[in-house]
Amino acid sequence: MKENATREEQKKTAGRPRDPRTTRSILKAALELGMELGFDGLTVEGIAARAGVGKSTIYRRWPDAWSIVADAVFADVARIAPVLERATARESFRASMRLVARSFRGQHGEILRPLIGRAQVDKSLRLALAEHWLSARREISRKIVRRGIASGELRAGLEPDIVLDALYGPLYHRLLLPYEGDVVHLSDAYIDALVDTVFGGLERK
Amino acid sequence: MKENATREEQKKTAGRPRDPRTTRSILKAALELGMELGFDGLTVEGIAARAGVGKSTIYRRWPDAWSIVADAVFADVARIAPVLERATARESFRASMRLVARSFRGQHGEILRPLIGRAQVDKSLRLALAEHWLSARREISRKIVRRGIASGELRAGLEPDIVLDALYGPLYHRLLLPYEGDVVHLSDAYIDALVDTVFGGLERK
Amino acid sequence: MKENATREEQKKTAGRPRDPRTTRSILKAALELGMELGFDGLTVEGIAARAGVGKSTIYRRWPDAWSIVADAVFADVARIAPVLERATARESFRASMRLVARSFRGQHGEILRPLIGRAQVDKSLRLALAEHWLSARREISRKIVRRGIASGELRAGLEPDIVLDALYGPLYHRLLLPYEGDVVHLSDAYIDALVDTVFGGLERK
Amino acid sequence: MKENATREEQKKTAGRPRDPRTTRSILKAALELGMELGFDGLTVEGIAARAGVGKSTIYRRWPDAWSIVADAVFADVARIAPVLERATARESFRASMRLVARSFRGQHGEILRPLIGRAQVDKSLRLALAEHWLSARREISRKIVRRGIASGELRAGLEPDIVLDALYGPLYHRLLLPYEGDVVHLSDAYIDALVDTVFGGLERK
DNA sequence: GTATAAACGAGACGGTACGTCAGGTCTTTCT
DNA sequence: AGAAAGACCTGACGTACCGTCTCGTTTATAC
Repeated sequence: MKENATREEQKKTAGRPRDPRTTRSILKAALELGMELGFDGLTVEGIAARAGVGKSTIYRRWPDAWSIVADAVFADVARIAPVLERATARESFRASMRLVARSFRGQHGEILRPLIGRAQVDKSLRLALAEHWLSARREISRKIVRRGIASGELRAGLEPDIVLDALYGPLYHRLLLPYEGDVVHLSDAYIDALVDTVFGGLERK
Repeated sequence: MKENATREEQKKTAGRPRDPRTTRSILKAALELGMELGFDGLTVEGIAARAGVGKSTIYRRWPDAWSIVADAVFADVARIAPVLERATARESFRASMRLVARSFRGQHGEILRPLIGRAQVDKSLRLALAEHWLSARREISRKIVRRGIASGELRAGLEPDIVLDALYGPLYHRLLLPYEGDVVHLSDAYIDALVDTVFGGLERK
Repeated sequence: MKENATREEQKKTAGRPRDPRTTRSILKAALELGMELGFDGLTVEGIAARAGVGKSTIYRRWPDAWSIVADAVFADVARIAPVLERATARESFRASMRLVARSFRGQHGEILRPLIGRAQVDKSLRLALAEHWLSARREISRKIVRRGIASGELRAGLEPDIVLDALYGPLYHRLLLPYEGDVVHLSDAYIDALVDTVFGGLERK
Repeated sequence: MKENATREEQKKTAGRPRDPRTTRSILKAALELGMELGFDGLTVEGIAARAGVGKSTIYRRWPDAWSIVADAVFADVARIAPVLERATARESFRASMRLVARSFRGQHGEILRPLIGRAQVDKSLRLALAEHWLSARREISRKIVRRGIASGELRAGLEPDIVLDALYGPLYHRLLLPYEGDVVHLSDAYIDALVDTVFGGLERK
């Protein structure tokens, strides 16, 4: 991410170096406050106060409050919901999508939702999402589709990205537009039914 | 919508009635400013100034700026992207989804995106979306699926909502998370490919 | 008073006549609210609400909230603190000033203080005060001084207005600038001592 | 004054110190605007705009617009109208009262009048007036009276505060309740006549 | 060891917008 | 036509944060 300020590749320069403990306490404060007050109520001032830090210490690292949250979230994305590769495409997607659904259901989803929301009016956040959340997963997922076609499991002529849209689209749809009640309920059973439906197609054979 | 202030069912009460021209000029100003400055830059103060109206006149009708935008958008939703019913389910969805895709590509999408974004941190907006945008469409769409099953066009045992998720999910995915570049390009060709893929299924027969 | 709206000399005009009960309830509401919330917290809106009356009904009678208070206060000024005439000037002033002091100590003073205060920035109120509160009293008081000079009780060559200033000035001073603590304590004993001091002079004979 | 924000006794605290130039420009702006528009038309917003300062910069120092004016006025009270001490009590008061009268006639009076007016509904302002304007003067003036009694110039048994009320009361009376026309005309001749009257007493010897 | 340089907590600073309140005017319906 | 109700534009309120800017202090590298 461009606006990332963690600067792990920091050179040894003159002057006092940034304290990584300070950085961590800011990230922690941002997530905590977001979960407590809602992420729209997040302010740089509030984060600074909670972290016991001056405002300029934050502005030295990030340009605004949302970038902090983005950093905090993307830090362990790969760990939480990696793309799993199984014997068949079907099994690979079932397993991977279950992981994604699980993360959507939990605390991760509660943060990701406002983050994607904010991205609708924040271009740099949109780019950060594309880079850190989507691109890496797409890359691997496309390979799985292609391998499935090659092995004869999947129909020839399928466009990988459209396949992925059909599989993952519903998850985002349900995450962001919960049309019944307020709760996201992306259960494992839902994932299974979804995978079956899309793999099997809609028309009678 | 509950917070709707249009009050078309207004009874004859004492006191000066609300001027519908005033209401319209506020709605117009909100959309114009949103398109010009971006919807995150929308302020009640700015809308009031542009509409040539006092702030309290706005607060008498809506609780905040986003509710104005919501009202403005939902006013002609049914007109812009109705659910079309054709001879087959396949044709019905192809036609309906093309309309939705078209509206996403145009000005409507530019407004809907920030609106759905904001809804992630605004519960009443989320409910308004569910009620005015999703529910009505779902209702009819489910019927189309059931009819397709009854007629033998579609496989028995399909869960209508999952079918709809598989078809419409990708559209929202592409609208809200444009993973390549910044532009949404939900072309008619994309819709056709998507419909073919989902109806045909992924597996080799 | 020019801005007075009581219009007791009202001609028989066409249309519904003003209800004197309405007028009274407004005056009453104004004084009550002033005493309860402090006269700076007085608003036309609040008075209208308390009196169960529309705002325009008030504006039809008075130009602003302070004029209402002024009307209410001046209504019974002559009754509360008339200028008394006794055998000597000394006794006349002692008696009259005691009455004024008493009214200053009571509820009347609590209203008069803010009223005089407001008059410092409100010209029409200043004029109303001069006319309804001061002028009438001065007129009679000057006569008392002149009579005292004529009778030989008082020194020749005294300027009546200066005499009155020396006698009454201290009362206003104490009313408006209570330099010790917060309470006005214009006791009868104070009045007596004041009258003795001013009549007797300061210098040793 | 308690609400005073000038904080001249400022300790070395952390953080950026308040800029005294900013403070001065606010005081200046407040007085200028008051003189131009009248002190009732004074607004924090207006003062901020005129001083080229943010509103919060003002609220950080003073709780409301009147406190600014009070600070501005009390800053050089001792300089403008000090209590002068002459050979006799009579001469001391004549000289001191002439100074006060002069300040009442001039710009100082134009500000002091609304300030005392406002004090009638503003307790903290009332206290500030008592402390900064009255108390200091009273202290010294009482001594002058006592010295006059001791030297045999003045009658024994006089109560100093009543003497001061008789002398200064008329000045405030004339300042605040100009019963003839609108103008305060506390001329030197008026002061002389007043001093003569009060010192000489009213009764024929 | 003593500069020099940057990080740091604190908080002042000029701003913008918030949502509320009241002003005084106007437009309804009811009496 | 008066009255109550309430919409309307205006403008100020006092608050919260914004992102920038001094301060004095601390902690490192460089001379």
